[in-house]
Amino acid sequence: MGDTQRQRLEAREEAILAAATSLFSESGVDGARMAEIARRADVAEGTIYLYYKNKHELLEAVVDRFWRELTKGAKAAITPDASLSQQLTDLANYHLSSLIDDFKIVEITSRARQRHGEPGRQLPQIREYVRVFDLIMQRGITSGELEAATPVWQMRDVFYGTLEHSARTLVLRNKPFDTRVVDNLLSLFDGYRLKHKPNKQEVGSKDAALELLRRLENEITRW
Amino acid sequence: MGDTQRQRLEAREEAILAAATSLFSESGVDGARMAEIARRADVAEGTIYLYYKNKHELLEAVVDRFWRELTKGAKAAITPDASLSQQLTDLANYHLSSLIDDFKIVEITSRARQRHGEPGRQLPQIREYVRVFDLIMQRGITSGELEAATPVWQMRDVFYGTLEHSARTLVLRNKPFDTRVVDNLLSLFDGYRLKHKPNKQEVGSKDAALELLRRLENEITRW
DNA sequence: CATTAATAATGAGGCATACTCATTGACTAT
DNA sequence: ATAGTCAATGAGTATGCCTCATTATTAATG
Repeated sequence: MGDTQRQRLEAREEAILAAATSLFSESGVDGARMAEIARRADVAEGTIYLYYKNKHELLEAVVDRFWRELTKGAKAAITPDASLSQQLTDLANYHLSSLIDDFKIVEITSRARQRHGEPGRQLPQIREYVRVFDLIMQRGITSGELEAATPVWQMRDVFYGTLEHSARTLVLRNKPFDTRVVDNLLSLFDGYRLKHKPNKQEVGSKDAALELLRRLENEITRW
Repeated sequence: MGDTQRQRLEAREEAILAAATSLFSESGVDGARMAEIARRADVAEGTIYLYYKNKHELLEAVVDRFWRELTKGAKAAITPDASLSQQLTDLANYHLSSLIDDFKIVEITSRARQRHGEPGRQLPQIREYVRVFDLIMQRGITSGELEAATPVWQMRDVFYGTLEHSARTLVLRNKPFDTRVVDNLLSLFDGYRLKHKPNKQEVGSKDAALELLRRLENEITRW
């Protein structure tokens, strides 16, 4: 039947992807031989190229799936009804432990962004993943738990940046998951809880000059 | 004289390093051909291997030098007598703009950590670089500007993690240096600050303006 | 200055490996 | 049963890192 055939193809593709994932994790991208991936997936070397154009696209597929799965897991790890800080804590815990567990894949991710000399692209699945945070923050603003003026995109960089960097620090020093990282991060978000007064920048001549320079820079760097 | 000979060797080594740096930046590690590096350094391909054991060690040398220079620059960018928040602002500005300017090298850094399947090492020069932050924080605690209980190593991850992630976000979206990133980051540190905040923005604006001017000059002279 | 020794540089060739493609095999439809 | 289509194979090719026998350059010595 056509269905069985289609399933066989998908199973093969999946086998290749799984083989690549495990080998990349073990040996890194450069250490992984296509021949070995083929062996693990129980196909001929040439067969891989029926499913993926080259090693780099295979890498992209591995990374892409990893982040897609992570997104699923993250969504499952939070409960939309819980308090804002609870949701953030859940997401942070999930994120940090995932990064530590699959550190190798995370490191490899930057590799997938670099398409041979071309400027790095954003991987769509990572964009999607990052939205989970935005969603939580958005709900926080809507529910009034957060100040409306909270700079969400900047806090997003703080959130993911800190966790990624912390994960790297922990792993490279052979240390395990550490709750204090999450605790500390969350405490930093307290500043944007409701009733917080953001330090308003006074509108002086210096700031105006700065703003002018900033705009000028925008123009120039844009060409 | 022996001295001239030694200088010639060092000049060659430097030429190779410079050629590698520029080509890695342009084409990425995989896109860079050893033959092209040799051509740019005006040496034969084999000569490279008299100075660097293989491509990976050459990459390491490039990355190593980058962070060493960055450390020098960071130390030069801060004035130990300034207030804590001023020093952090200066370091953050310097760090963020450097990451943006040399984004390619920064991305490549993770590559240098990965020695063919072996667990990633910490690069000594990055450790050194990271100490600049620790030093500032330490002085802040000593001077009483910071709470003694401040979790320095966690804040370090927040600091560098946020800036690195922000730089990536900005670059991948073709956006220029954005002061708000630094402002926001610094405001998060307020939680650990002891009551008095010594005259924050006055001096900061001047230095920030200088920094922007420097970047503008860079952009202009580059084209 | 001539000669020898030591060191540096060269680039053609070796070799590993990602990738191709002519051939073979498996499945489907009539 | 037969032809036609699509999938799989793996030996062969191309590419690019690296080696090493050879050549060039510098230093040492008398």
